[in-house]
Amino acid sequence: MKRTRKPNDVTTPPKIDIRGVASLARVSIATVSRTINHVPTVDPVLASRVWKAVSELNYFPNTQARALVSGKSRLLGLVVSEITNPFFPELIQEFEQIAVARGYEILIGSTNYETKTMEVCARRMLERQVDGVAIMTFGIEDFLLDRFTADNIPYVFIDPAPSRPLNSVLAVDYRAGIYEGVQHLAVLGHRNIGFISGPLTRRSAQSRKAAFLSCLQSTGLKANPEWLIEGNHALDGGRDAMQKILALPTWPTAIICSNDMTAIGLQHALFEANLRVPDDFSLIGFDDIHLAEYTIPPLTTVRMSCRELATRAIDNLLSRLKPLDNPAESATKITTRLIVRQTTGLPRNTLQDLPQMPATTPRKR
Amino acid sequence: MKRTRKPNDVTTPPKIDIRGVASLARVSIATVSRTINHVPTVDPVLASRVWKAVSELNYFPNTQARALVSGKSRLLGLVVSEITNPFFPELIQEFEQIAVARGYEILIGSTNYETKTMEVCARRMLERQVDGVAIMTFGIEDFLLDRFTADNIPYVFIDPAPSRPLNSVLAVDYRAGIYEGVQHLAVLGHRNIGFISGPLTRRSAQSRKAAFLSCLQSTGLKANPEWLIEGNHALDGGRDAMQKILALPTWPTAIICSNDMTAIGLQHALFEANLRVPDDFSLIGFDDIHLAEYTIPPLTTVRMSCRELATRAIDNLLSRLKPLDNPAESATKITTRLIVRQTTGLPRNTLQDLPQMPATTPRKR
DNA sequence: TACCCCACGGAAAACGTTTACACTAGGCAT
DNA sequence: ATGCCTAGTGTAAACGTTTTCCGTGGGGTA
Repeated sequence: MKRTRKPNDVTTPPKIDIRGVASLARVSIATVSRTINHVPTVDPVLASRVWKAVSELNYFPNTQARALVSGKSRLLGLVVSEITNPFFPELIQEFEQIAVARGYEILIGSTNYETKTMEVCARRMLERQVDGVAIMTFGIEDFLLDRFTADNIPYVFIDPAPSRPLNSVLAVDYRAGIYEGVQHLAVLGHRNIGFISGPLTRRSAQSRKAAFLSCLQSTGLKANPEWLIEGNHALDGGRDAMQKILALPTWPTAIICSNDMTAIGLQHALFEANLRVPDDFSLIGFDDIHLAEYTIPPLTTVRMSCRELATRAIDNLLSRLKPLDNPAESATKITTRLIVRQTTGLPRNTLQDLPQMPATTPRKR
Repeated sequence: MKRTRKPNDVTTPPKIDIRGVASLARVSIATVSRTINHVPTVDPVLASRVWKAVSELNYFPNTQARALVSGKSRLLGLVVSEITNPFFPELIQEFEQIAVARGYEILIGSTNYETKTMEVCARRMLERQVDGVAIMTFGIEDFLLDRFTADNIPYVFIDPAPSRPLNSVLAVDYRAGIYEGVQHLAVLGHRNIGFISGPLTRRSAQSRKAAFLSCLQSTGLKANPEWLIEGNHALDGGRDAMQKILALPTWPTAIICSNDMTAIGLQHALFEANLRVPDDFSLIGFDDIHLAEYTIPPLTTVRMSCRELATRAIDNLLSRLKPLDNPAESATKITTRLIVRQTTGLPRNTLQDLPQMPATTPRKR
């Protein structure tokens, strides 16, 4: 025998493990394991002795050991672009609540839009043996996905990722919400509408932009390439984009942003330039983060439900974990819809007789 | 023999584990382990064979197994109050970057201010065998801390927690920053200053409030209990607090908030009430989240450095992990300082000749 | 009374690592 | 030539669980 369990060392307190519980309850470790895993065939007398010992010792099972032998970590990965963009914490919160309700915990990865960091995150997910991963960021490399496939770990993309199998992509209906936004502006009399996209290396940014252009067209409006600016989904990108527009010889009267942080950046730039929202510019955001209700003035925006996103992502993952259930392959899209607040109004220099602005939509999630 | 490693099953792909690498590299698993852990005594020839096999198989070690045997998870816990309050994601981001730089990963827990959730978080930290925990929220129960102690897991409180041993508390110098704020307002001519605290069940909220009162006194100003309102560190709490103040017969001319989200809530309430900042009310926040620079108008606030917080917390934890290093027990406090932007100005109905407001402080982190 | 079956508990293998210890060569000094 | 030391590798124990398989005892049936 090379190494032996150290003999009863009176100086160090005894380790609290399954063996300790077993000996205190005067049963075998197998019975302890069965009890705490709620296997129904345990004698109630022994079970109560076990529970007594568990609470007496304040015992928690070791997750590592448990995962090692069972091959299931009960951990779900969530990879997002940037944790400091308030949209993602909201998503994370929903994701966590739903995961916990389903008996899982979550491991968060934030890529900060860097490919390198993305790789580190994916690697971490792999190393920690997550049971599934939801990915809401751009630019994951194929070899990483292959490794997920090799380890039989299901993944789901939130946002289109066309090169992936269908069952691993959760489509968001960008068009519906943006169309409502364009219509809303058109009804108010806007004819010149700009769009601030996210970083165009990102597929979802491209989709939102494409959705905007398509909506514009079906509303019968013309796109002006000068008013299509690439942002970065963050405050500073929004501010910079607005400054670029203000430097242009002709301005749009309304601007749609591909996320709320960008819109808040625009609001700030307009404030700095002494221009007023919605009197000088109408603004529409995207996401409907909590903060959108509190900007000055409150932001009209397209709501995408974090809860729906999280639920669908987790259910997708979980359904693929247990092949017994029929995967059902529902191809429905995540819905989006316009929430009208106060950053949209009549276009500048217009005195047409137009319908009153509807009141602020009450927030209900 | 009860269970045997399944015989070469041609249908399932071979598991990629340390044994696979070992056999491909024609060495023992011990050599593989030593190689990937950079033990210096490995023959370079064998090592290169191992690395070749590793990259060929795209092998990642199993963290669970690794943690199980070594007893170290290389995981640091971080428990925060509420992930949707933007301050915390900023802290999380810093914490993660520093942890990664030190060779650790992080596990995030968000308590949502609920004792029950706090317990679940702590339990999770225990179960996942974190090597240390940083806690920035209120109301952790003693028995949980005892369990950390029993498992020899160091913990550190960010925020005063007087009943804990000194080396496990990172003190924040609330007074310094708030004092600057009060002075700043006093110089502008404000005599009537209100304060919106966090939930007073929280020790840190009490500290900030106590710091404010003490600063008021040393500036020679009187506190009005009607202007001391309890908020919830969130947007709606700020809005509600401001509405309470506006319902009062006499108003303060300036209000200090115990965090930025509260201040943004106040700004919103003032906007709704058609009052102007800083013309009608001066406002000061606390934390200096990224967003503070982008509010309308940009928020004057007390900066607390997330990076400093994170660095100190992690170094504290890590120093206690290796008892060889002298713990050094540095009792310095986390510094805070005022960042003057545009929500502070002369008090209402005042036409004294006072110094110009300084320009916006450029943001540098 | 004899037999069988069922319910339940315990012993022990297995999960994928790290690491203590044993062992083998080879180099060097005597 | 012999002995000793060192460098480097391999074997196997150990980590704390889950889970399989077997044994035992009790109750029901013929």
